[in-house]
Amino acid sequence: MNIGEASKATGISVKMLRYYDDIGLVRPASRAYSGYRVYSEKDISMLRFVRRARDLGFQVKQISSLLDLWEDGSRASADVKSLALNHVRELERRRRELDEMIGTLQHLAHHCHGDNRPDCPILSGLSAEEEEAPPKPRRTKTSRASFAVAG
Amino acid sequence: MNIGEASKATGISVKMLRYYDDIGLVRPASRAYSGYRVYSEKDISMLRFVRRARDLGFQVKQISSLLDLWEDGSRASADVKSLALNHVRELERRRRELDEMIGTLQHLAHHCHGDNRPDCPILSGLSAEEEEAPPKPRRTKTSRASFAVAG
DNA sequence: CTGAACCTTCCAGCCATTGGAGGGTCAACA
DNA sequence: TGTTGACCCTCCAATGGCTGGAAGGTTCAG
Repeated sequence: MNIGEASKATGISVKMLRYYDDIGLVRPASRAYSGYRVYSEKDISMLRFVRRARDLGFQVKQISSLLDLWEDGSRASADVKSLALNHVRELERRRRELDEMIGTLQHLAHHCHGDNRPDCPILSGLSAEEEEAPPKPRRTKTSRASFAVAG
Repeated sequence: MNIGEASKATGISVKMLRYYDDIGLVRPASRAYSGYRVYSEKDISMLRFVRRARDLGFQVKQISSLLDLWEDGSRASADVKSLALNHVRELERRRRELDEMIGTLQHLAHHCHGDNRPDCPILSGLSAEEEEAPPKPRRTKTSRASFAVAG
């Protein structure tokens, strides 16, 4: 199976398949004489596994662990379950943050007239100062746990 | 105001402030003779604005637009409102995806015994094939709209 | 004067991808 | 047999939003 067919079979782009090969996540079973990657049926299964896990928001490192568990005949299902449940908790945390964002933005937008008068409170809302940080000793390292959401 | 003080005043790390300067998002009002960045009160306001907008999941490009609107006295509040509402829709889309992920993972984990028997359905669930793509003409470009969630 | 806490620039890396250049391979068709 | 043209290869660079570190200049208290 060439990389293009593997791509169609798994829904993973050709570029991504090569990338997964590079980083060692899923390596094709062999190479043809021409240098073409040759994917086996097992590779395809693994790649489908990878795709679904990515769709579920798993990071490549986590998927790597899952693949190890999958390949390891003596794996304990408890390991897999706890990995999955940890992941559910993380997703739920993200969901809560998302909810807060949506709530704040909707609140702000709701109080914005939306006509052409320049009195939309979104901007003033965004520039408002939040609760002040507690008094710190001087010369403290500034560390803000910023979080980012992929676009 | 030096960069360190600006950092404390805004909750944005020193590194980030320099980065924002580099990319032109918020430039310090001036430089001291020594080359130190000097932030004005207005800069601080803008940076707080930026921070809140980032917390709300806005991307830097979008914040740049918002800052332009903020600085432009003749801004139309309708612009801001539509920007915000577009953003709400995007956040809601992400939340739906997140919900699906959580549901799938919970479903799978729920059917996993969690004892040490290696029959956890999470792995088989993850490797299962989804609905097949409709038959395509040969030699079609493979394009999968993959989405990723930041970790 | 010393030292350490601050500041500077530059360079490199993270993650998961995408894009493109510049070239080799393969199969069908004239 | 030669020519398409779709496929494949590697390598290099960029994305966004940072973070870390090296190598060095500045400021200020003791």
